[in-house]
Amino acid sequence: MKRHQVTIIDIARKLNISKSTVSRALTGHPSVRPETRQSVMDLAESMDYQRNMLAINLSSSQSKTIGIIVPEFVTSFFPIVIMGAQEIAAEAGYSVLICQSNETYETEVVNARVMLANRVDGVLISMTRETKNFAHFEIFKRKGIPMVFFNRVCHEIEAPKVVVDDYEGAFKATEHLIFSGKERIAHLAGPPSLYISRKRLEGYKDALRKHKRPIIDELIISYDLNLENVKIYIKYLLDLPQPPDALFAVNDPTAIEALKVIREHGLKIPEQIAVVGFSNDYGSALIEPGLTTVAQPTRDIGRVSAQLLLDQINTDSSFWKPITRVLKTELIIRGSSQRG
Amino acid sequence: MKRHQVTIIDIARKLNISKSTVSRALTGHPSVRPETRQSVMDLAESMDYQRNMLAINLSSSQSKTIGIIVPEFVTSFFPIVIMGAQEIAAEAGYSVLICQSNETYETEVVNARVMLANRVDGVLISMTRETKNFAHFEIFKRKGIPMVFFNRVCHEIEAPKVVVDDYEGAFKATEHLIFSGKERIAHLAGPPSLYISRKRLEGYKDALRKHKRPIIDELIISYDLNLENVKIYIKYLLDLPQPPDALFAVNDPTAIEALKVIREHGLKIPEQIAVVGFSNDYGSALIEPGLTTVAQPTRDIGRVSAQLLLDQINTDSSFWKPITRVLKTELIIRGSSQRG
DNA sequence: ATAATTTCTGGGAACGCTCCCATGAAATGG
DNA sequence: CCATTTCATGGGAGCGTTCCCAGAAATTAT
Repeated sequence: MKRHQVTIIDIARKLNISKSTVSRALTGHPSVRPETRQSVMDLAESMDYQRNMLAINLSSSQSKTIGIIVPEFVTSFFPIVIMGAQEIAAEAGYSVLICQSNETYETEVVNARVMLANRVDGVLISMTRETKNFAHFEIFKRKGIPMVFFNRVCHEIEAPKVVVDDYEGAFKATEHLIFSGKERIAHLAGPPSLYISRKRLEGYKDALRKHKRPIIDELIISYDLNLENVKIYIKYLLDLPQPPDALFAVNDPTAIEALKVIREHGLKIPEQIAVVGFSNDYGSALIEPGLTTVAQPTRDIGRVSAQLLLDQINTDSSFWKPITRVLKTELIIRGSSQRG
Repeated sequence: MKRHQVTIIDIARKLNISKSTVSRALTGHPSVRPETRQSVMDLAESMDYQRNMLAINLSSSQSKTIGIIVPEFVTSFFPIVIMGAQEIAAEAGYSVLICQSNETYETEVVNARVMLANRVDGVLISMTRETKNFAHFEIFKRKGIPMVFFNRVCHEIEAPKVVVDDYEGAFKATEHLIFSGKERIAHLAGPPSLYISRKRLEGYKDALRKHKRPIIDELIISYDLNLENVKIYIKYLLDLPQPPDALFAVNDPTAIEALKVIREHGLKIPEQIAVVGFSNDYGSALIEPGLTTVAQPTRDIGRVSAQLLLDQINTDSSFWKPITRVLKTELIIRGSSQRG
């Protein structure tokens, strides 16, 4: 077959006009005679012409692509966020370049370089758990490439952020357990290095304080989100002289794992111990009993982040504002905390 | 800030050498003096130089990108496939451009144009349910861009395909129900337009035949995969004069929905009616009782497809072979079909 | 009719890189 | 000591666009 790609020059030659005119006709520039435009369009169509984004990108030195760096793909959370972002990006004619950092700092640095090399017009970032150094993100700033952080945000860098109201969500969840008559509410928290862990912990504590409940340190466990270990923590909690009668877990996978372990221990849920999670993952509705959880508008996180990013891309950098958008959560009550 | 991107010319000027030499030094060309290379590398590093893929792509007229067109993102299936593909692609230095067709033919056609415009080096495709016309795929063929179909494959086009053994999976699932002593096994099938639906139906029928069971037409329902309707079909089945004592559903979402509806009807699972799904979605292990299902090596589908595509990319098109890779399934037995 | 404006088109630089070809210097051989 | 080969480098075309700047042609104003 012919390997030659058809270009605007081919069209120009056949029509005996200049490539400039062809370019103008194709891009919809006003100053081109309607008949000329039509003949160009027709010929392009019949020649199977496809504009070469590679050339356009180079010429315009922008890629019409936004990059997304996420830590993982194993839970449904990030794919859904990406979906949301992709929707908005696609509407605006942008492609999406996705990189996973696999929760490791080194990969994240490499990913950042990939983004740079591909001249993305902006980046959406959710950091790894272990990222403590932000030089790889500062480069974006230096090069004038807008960033938006979401979910796992970076407070050391001035950039828009999109988060859900972790504090309020945790507060509502804990309050719900208090209202259900629970007295000893344990909290299986995430690592303190994660902002969301701290916020959820704070919401948990404040809810207890508001309702004049003691904050019992032995009922608060901070762990590294490695699900393997949940079993150990739950066993520890249940074996306490005064075991908890409720558990608020930092996220749904943790809560679901806890649910299973508790079931194995033969305790009645929610009577003997109620469980509440956070994020309303797919699966939380399926498990028996259904998991009470704090739903976050996952898809919206992606949509809002992408929109914020596009806004920055289309604005002079001197007008950029590091606003933080806090999305509301919703408490979804199921069988793990309330007999229906 | 300075908006100017650092280029090889900047480096060349500072070092008083030509851009050719800089280019060679940076790309690891052998014929460049070690000291020269080192000084180039050092300066590049200190100047925050990033190679411009846009220019490289144009110059080499290949994008080092593979495209993936998938119908949807709502189940975890495609994200996982994409993950697998991305892994392999990344290893080989390729980026991934993802498009969703939202199960609509028109969007799929647009997606194909996007791929073409972005000069992807190859495409991974899983078609929409409604794709009947394949002209948009033929273009890839004409342009010499390799394709690999996966999951929802296209038999009208000669290209490598990656599928799981739907027939065998369905066969094993049905046989398992027969071995469990079930006599009237219903099948909630997918639309006949989908190859996988037909294959699974075939496996189901052949298993019945092998074990000399009658194929009862009223127990076979083909539906459009719109979960809303599952309730109706289940009710129909349960209200039959001779209701089924087992159900083999075309996929897990269907089976899970069925499970819920059956539970509402107050029937005992698996004693009164056993349920088996297909695909081992996330969630199938969580639901109570656990769903017996045919697991497909989802991530491997992505990995194998991507590998096949890369093989084609690196091979002269005259050597391309339209091989079909059939990946094995595994029956996972849980509580929905067997008292454990 | 001539001047001033508007409309349309062509030419060519620029985007940043790769890669072929040429060239001069150093190294090798007879 | 000169011819030949090797090595390191420079020069420049090419990738396919866009977009600015000139002109030519057509239109309007004077």
